[in-house]
Amino acid sequence: MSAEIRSHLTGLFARALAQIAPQQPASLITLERPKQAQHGDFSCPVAMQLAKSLKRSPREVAQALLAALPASDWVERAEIAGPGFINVRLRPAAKQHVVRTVLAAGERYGRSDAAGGERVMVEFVSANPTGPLHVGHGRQAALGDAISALLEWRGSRVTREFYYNDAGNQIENLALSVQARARERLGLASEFPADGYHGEYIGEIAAKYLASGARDAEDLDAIRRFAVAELRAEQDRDLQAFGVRFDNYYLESSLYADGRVERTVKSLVDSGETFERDGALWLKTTDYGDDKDRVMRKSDGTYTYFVPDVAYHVAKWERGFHRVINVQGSDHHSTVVRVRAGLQAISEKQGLGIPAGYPDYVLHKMVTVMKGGAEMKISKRAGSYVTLRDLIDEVGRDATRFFLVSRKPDTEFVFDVDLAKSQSEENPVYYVQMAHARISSVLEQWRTQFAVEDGSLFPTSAPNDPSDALNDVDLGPLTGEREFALLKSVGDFPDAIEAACQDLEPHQIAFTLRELAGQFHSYYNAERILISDAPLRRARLALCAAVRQVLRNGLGLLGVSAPNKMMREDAPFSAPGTGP
RNA sequence: GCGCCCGUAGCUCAGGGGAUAGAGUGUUGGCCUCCGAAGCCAAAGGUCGCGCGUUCGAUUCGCGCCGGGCGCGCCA
Repeated sequence: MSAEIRSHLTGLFARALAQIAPQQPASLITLERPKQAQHGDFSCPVAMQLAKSLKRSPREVAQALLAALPASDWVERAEIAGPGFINVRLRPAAKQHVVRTVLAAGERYGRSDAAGGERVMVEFVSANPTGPLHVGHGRQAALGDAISALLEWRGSRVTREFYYNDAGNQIENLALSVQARARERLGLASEFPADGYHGEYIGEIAAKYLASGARDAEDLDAIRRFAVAELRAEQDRDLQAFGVRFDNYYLESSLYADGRVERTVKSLVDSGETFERDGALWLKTTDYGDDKDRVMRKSDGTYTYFVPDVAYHVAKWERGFHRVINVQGSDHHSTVVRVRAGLQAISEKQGLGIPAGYPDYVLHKMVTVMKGGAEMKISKRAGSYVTLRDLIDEVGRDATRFFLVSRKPDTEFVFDVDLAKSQSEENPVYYVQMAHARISSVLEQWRTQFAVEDGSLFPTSAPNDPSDALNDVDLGPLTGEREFALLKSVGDFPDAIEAACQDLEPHQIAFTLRELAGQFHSYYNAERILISDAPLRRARLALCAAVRQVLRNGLGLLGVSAPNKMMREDAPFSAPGTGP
């Protein structure tokens, strides 16, 4: 709706521009949404940009443009303001129409097929099975899933992939750690590995291993398989509790098994971008912007971690994913150059056509968890870090997801558990959910109190969802300031999706929802919805239904539930000592 | 030292070449006979880290400082 109006207005300005300055390109024309209502619905600053080249004052240019502006059914009036802005005010009907658009589109409102079904892979979490997921993984899970949803909303076919490293020596470390605990339990001499894993879960796994039949503490292979399976299962449970699903799990070991790693090394050598020194094989990553060259194959014959990573990304490309977004912690940002360098070396030699910026990365900063005014650094289960499960248990899934996605990825995030808990009243996610519940409640009351009166006019096919019945309501009565503000926000929702998707920044959606909820609460407190004036009542209900739809769609995108009822504590004014 | 990122209200953070820089929280003061007070309204709170440049216009872009985070392994 808003996009429709925008392109219509751009067309009007383009025609005016062609008349007064034919040599100027129409691409100069931009339309802004003014922050202040008094500046109209759209604002065009082009006159100020043209002033210099036309050698006239900005206001003179604006005057000429205004005179040449064609009339339109949607435009109430256009006027010059400030230093030379042309502000456009729309007719009420143009703004009200969005309600109908939303109710007709329902859960599809905000979706588009702009991406035309392009295949995209979003790889995220990708935690090694050496311990429980930590809060950083939680941020990745919330971000990655929301980014995937954003892409889907824009018409991409998204594959969510989890890559896990089951071949490195940290797995060996895990196995040795568990073995050491197992031997302790059996009363045998044991030597705990120097950089082993110290969390309580290691002991638990050791105990489970020993209890699971006639197990041999010397069978390191069996221990490794058992431990990895246990931790993978635990991670899956955590992700399920978090509401995040993956389409595919990709094993690092498979890259060795199917020969991809060897082929990648061969390709890199063939590319001429490698050299040998000190008994090791190096990749000339400096040819691709790195500050030093990197070892690919160590003198002991094993590969450094980024070699399988390059092989993995060649595989992604060959699997048909020509757009890939990797969500990782920014502490991995040094891998970006190396992986891209390896891909370029291979692609150039073999003509694969992999673009220089492939793959995309969204790198997020650290999460610190605050509790009781101090940083929480340990958890019982994992030892040296706070787990995702800790957060979910403390503040719930909805709050955790909303919180973790509500900041720009590249800012450090302080997760204040006390605030998130004590909240219930201040937590933004509850505030948004509350707006949703309030609207549901009003719609329900409308159904029970006015079904006969309004229902006779608007037959309800789905009694539990009055939205259907409101599709044909006359929206003319929506003329209040707060109503226009809501109409604007509702109409801008698709733009918000588009922008958030473009920038790969789901926090924009969180803020959009927060703002819409705020506008609604304000409206709700100022105006009565279920009033006796039937036409106005119906129009307001339709607006509320549209707002609810947007809230529901946005929350769904973020993986947060949109309840029709919120848990309610004791009645108001029932504080201790004030009762009868 | 080098590379990437961040400095915006007391605190946690949005925004971003455009008009008077915004929310939440905290502080202060008002709102329930009535659709959910888990809410609303109002007040107060700012040299947008500092400086120079780019231009009609810089909080936004560029460069240089200052402060903070992360990375800089034949670890992953």
